[in-house]
Amino acid sequence: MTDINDPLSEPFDAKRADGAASNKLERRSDAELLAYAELLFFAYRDFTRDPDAILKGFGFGRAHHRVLHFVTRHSGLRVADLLDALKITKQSLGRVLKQLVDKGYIVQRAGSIDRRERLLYPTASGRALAKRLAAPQLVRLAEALKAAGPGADVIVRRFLQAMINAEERPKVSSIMSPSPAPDGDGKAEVS
Amino acid sequence: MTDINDPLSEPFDAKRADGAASNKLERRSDAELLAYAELLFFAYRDFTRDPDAILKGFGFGRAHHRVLHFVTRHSGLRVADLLDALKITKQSLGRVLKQLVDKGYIVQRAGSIDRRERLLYPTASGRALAKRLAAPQLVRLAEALKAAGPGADVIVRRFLQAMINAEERPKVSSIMSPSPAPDGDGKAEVS
DNA sequence: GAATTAAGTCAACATGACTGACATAAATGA
DNA sequence: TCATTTATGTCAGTCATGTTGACTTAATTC
Repeated sequence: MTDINDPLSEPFDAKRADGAASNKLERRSDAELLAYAELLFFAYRDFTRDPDAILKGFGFGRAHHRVLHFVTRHSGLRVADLLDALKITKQSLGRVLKQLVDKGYIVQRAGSIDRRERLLYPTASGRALAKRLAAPQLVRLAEALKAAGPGADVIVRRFLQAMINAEERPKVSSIMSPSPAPDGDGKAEVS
Repeated sequence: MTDINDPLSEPFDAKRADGAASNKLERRSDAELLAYAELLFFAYRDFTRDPDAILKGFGFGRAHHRVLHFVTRHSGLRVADLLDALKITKQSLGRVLKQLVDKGYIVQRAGSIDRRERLLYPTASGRALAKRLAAPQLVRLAEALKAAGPGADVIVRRFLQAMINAEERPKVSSIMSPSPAPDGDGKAEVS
């Protein structure tokens, strides 16, 4: 297991390092900040383009990718968890989830403790598709982290975490470890 | 003028700093990289939520925000520039642009050199709306950069730039300076 | 046993993408 | 000058994905 969680458990203490001396460092002009907004837009625009192109060949869209990603990475999660992560309605999720189930990429099993819950698992082909969709994104991320220079991994991680709504961060941190696996070890394979 | 472009003109030379010694640093596991993909999704999800809520009150959507942002920040840009930045079709843009023009947030003027071109400018109310939409995003960005720690500005900038498709980066760098202003100083006000 | 909860479904609708075809005006080039 | 290309706009239809609101079923909890 990698030390993937270290940066999470050691957030930079802005308050402490933020003496009256470093005022100029934190007062950023609107123009400068707008540049980051624009960069983020472009980055996200291109980040989604490769998988989008692949998805078209399967008759799927970006929504399917998102669902398949979370189900694969957090195998065994509940429908409610998915809804909370995606921040969409049950009906929106229902449509794409049904298609993924019908086409054999995802299976549902009743929870063993609470049998009302439908835990979601990827099938072998679901896992394969998720991998294929993620591949260009992983290359892009690896190259971008490298291009960003030494220390980028920690800083980019803290930056992105801080961009998330404060009340969501605890959830993200916990969902962040691969497969919380309420039912297995994260390699659960079904059907 | 700030030194906003310094990080752009001094990209980190990954090749040079990338001796055989630092092999372990660049070989990132898929699981670790997937964490960044997920963080980016959450960050973008929340980044757009505040303006989306404001837009609803105006009968606009996220597409309107994007158009208004680029027209305000790069006042005087051509329709073709906008299409290239947004990577959407003329028809998609036409719809939202028409609404923004009809409601008095954007005006169009024929180019002085090439009169086929329609250069786009924000009106006073367009500028005001753009500012209001950007406000929560600027706060979020400022806080995230601060939370990311010292050096975050440069590293995050390089990271996001490298996330953009290579062939798009030159365009972004040039559009990156506030208002390329083919017609003015970037503060052009019309009608 | 009643109330709550997790999930699914039906129906209608809005937004913002898309394709394809065509129109207009201005610039460009032979 | 005339034909072609370019920049923009528009009509028409479709699709993907989000929304609201109402309702059902099954299982859990009080």
